[in-house]
Amino acid sequence: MKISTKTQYGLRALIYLARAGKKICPLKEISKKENIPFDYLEKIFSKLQKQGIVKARRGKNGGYFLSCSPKKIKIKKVIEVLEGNWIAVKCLTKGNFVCPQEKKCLAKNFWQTLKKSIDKTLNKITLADLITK
Amino acid sequence: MKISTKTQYGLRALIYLARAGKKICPLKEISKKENIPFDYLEKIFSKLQKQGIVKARRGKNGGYFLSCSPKKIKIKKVIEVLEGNWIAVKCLTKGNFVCPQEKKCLAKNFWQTLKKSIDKTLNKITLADLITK
DNA sequence: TGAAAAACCGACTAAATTTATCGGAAATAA
DNA sequence: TTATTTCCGATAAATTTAGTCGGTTTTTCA
Repeated sequence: MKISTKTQYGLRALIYLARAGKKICPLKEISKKENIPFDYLEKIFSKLQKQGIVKARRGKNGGYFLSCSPKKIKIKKVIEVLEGNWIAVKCLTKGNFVCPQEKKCLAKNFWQTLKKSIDKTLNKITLADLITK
Repeated sequence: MKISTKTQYGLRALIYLARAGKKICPLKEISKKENIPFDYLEKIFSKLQKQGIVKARRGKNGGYFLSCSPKKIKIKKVIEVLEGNWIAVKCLTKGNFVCPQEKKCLAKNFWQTLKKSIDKTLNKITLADLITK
């Protein structure tokens, strides 16, 4: 149960954007300031954009900016987008995976409980919360 | 943030043991019933034993059994043992890793909060809880 | 006492995933 | 029309996870 480097990079970059306010930030700047490999950051932002968390403006003086107020961006969504299948246990996520136990699986119940608990925590936290503390 | 197969296997095996009560179970049996590769299960139990969660008896009619009552076995410990560095974010765990931000890192604060929240949940749950629901 | 069954151990391989890089195309402001 | 930037797909490198194998030691029981 690790948080991937990708997610850590992504969150830091979003915090950076949030603190920049309405200013458009090119990746070059974020990469430099946050010490994140530029090419990798591009990929991360590609995902963030597709999922509607950030928007881009191309060309000179272009860059990225948050698609809406930090107050409206839940950390849960950020993690889901970057981390992929969140709190992933095969029996909870894999579409076609058939657990031999299935019906009587006590472990599955537990993972569900844990997932709910974590989701509850994450649903309460927004990007705005992170930058005001 | 995935739960590794190893942890999933391990938890299922422990639940199996807990349900078996005081009976000693050979891995061959657990492997068969829970559909877990025998050789891999051996490795998992090696860890569980070293961390004091299970005990073994060698030789014919030998096998593994819980080191104490399921009520006393916290799931938090099980996950920590099997999953390795739990809720791992480099800046929280890597001994010699130096985060460029360090002092002003807002992301780090968040990961700490999240970790605390999850730990709180896990600390409340024991093996016994899993098998009585 | 000897055979069978089990844990124990370390080295190794295979597979999967994550992280990172690269080369170029399209868009846009100045 | 040039510099800067996002955008895109392919691929390579690194790391981690999962699984396998061969053999040793211990113990029970017939």
